[in-house]
Amino acid sequence: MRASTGNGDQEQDRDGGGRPRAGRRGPRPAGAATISRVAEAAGVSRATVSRVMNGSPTVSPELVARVRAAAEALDYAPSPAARRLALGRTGTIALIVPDLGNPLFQGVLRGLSQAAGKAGRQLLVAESDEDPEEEVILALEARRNSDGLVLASPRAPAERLCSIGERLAPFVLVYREVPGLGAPSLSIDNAAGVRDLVAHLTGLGHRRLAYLAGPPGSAGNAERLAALRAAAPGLELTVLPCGSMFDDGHAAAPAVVGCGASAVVGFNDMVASGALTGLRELGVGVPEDVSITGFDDIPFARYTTPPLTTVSIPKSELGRQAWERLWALMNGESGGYNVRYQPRLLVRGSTGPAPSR
Amino acid sequence: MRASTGNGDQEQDRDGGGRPRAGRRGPRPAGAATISRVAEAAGVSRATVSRVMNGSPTVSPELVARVRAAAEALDYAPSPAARRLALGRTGTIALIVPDLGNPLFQGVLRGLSQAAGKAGRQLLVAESDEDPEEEVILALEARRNSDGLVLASPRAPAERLCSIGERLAPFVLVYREVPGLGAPSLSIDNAAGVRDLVAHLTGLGHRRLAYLAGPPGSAGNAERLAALRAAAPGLELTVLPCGSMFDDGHAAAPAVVGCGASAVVGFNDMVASGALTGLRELGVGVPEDVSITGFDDIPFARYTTPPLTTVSIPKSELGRQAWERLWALMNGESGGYNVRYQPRLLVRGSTGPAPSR
DNA sequence: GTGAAAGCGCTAACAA
DNA sequence: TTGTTAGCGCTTTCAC
Repeated sequence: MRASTGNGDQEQDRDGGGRPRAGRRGPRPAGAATISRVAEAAGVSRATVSRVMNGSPTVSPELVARVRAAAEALDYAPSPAARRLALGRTGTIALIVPDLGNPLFQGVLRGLSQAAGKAGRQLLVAESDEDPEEEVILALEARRNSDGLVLASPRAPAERLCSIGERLAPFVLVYREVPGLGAPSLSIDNAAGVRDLVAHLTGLGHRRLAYLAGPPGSAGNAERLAALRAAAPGLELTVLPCGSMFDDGHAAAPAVVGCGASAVVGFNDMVASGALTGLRELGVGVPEDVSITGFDDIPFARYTTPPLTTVSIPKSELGRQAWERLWALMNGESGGYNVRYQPRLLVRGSTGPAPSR
Repeated sequence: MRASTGNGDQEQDRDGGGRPRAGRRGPRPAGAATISRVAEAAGVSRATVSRVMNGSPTVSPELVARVRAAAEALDYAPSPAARRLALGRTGTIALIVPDLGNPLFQGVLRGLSQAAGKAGRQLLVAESDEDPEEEVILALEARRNSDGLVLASPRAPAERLCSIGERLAPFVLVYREVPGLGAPSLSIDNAAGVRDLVAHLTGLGHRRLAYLAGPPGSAGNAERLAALRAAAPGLELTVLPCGSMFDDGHAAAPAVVGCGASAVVGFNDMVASGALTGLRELGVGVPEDVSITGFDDIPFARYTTPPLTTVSIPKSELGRQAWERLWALMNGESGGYNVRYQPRLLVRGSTGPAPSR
């Protein structure tokens, strides 16, 4: 009893009377041509128009031409909303991150955006402002408006993630690995990075290290710290609470001086740069008096003075790869293996021989 | 021209091989409860369920309770796709930028994301990779999947923008003003920023300036350069082709030395930082031998050595404000006035008295 | 090859 | 207050 849709109604209010309501009153975007109108104009059924618009090969060339012409003339494009509903597919994927200001996530965003864009998919982005529970909520919400998602949630409890894993699928996790979660994860081998850093530092004769710790609860921070402890059995290690931003590192400079370390391992490049600046302001020579290392290799790291020794991680590669995985998942393939990217040590000017003393 | 918006494309798999198409087979997400099921379970009509889910006050408390319970039990949430179609509204806004790696656009992204998020709207993001025509295409496409958009398109020809203005509405333009385009724009008073910079520099005795030019075609670059020419009638100005990235600035260092300027005005903070580093590597003292200024005040500018003198522009404020404007537009209000934010001069260590010579 | 018709899941005008 | 009904615009069997 529904049958032929709004075709039958001969509209009375074409262009004449009421002014076009500015606000989105009715569902009708006013000017948009519909498949019905095109069908009418081309003298074919809606089904045929649909077939033509979707490039079905089973339409006679003649009709294809007629439909194309009509569509062109009416400036017609199929309604994405209607397709979503009919197809049960959105053509969109989503990315959830704690903080869009963080170069780490910016890298993923770029890689993902480019890869998904190339595949003709749109990208929905949301930021939790570092609130793990918010990440969960956003992820759930975003997932309902997309076909799959990429989740960066370094702080959310593993159980919480597992509890919603089903509802999130298909999805891939980045910068983190959660055993038991049914999703592929792309992460960084933080321990390997730290080991490289420590080897470099000890090779230079450093024995007293300070670690500028990242945010408590951050999975990355925990791994880096643990690796540092493990990798440095013969070393004296001071852990300084710090954070993840420039200012945190900057503020930690006095504490660094106070603890007497000859080398500082920053949680990331931002705290390391901040500390570097702070130290120099305090008259401490880098690397003559104190060596400093970062982590991540943000674009800026090359341009500090001296340039920052750090380990490089493939930020946008994570984004690209996340797309590949997601794509596979969306096609019903298995998620493949988890991968841990091995960071690469980048020795630059901020590290040097330990001061002999 | 348009007509077959990407639909035809959507079918040919861009992945080669005859892999299964992404997305669920049937429209049925398998497990999802529908409004009908809830209605049935609660023993009411679908309309009532709809009313309850939308918080209509005209439903008896008793029914509200029954519906709520049923919805809860079935783990029901209304289908966003169906609502889009029925409502003619997406609950989403879109942002188009040339480059997600640029701090300028990252700032807008953050501000917009937060503001829109707070209002319960989702955010679609796309990047044109600096291709102006691509921006136009992405904008058109994104707009069809959203209720409004924010466009950053510093290089697209004004006429091109005007030609699609109607189809983009409601939208707001950032970092640029296009007369005749029917959209509010939020931009930066580049001339004022440059004037402040020049005043600062001439006050320090500089008479020979070099300008590290941004990308040709960039509206911002054109304005800054013009302002520089205008503001410096008595000065000797050398324009050095450069770019917008760290490396561009870095590469320009030798040319800076070659031209004999005592002060360098960078198109933005990135080229300025790059040049700063390059100059110091060349043994040039900053600011003793050469002063350097940037533009934008990216987070990093405070942490160069010496810290960069620059002018600050309200990047995320632009994003927040863009949301406000868009919101007003979407409610049928007028776009309000265009605004030009006045940059604020930030004098830091990279500028000093001109070397007496 | 082409069209008729039955949805996709929800909202809203109109009755009752 | 609540239900009935007619769409929103597209896709997709299923006959012809």
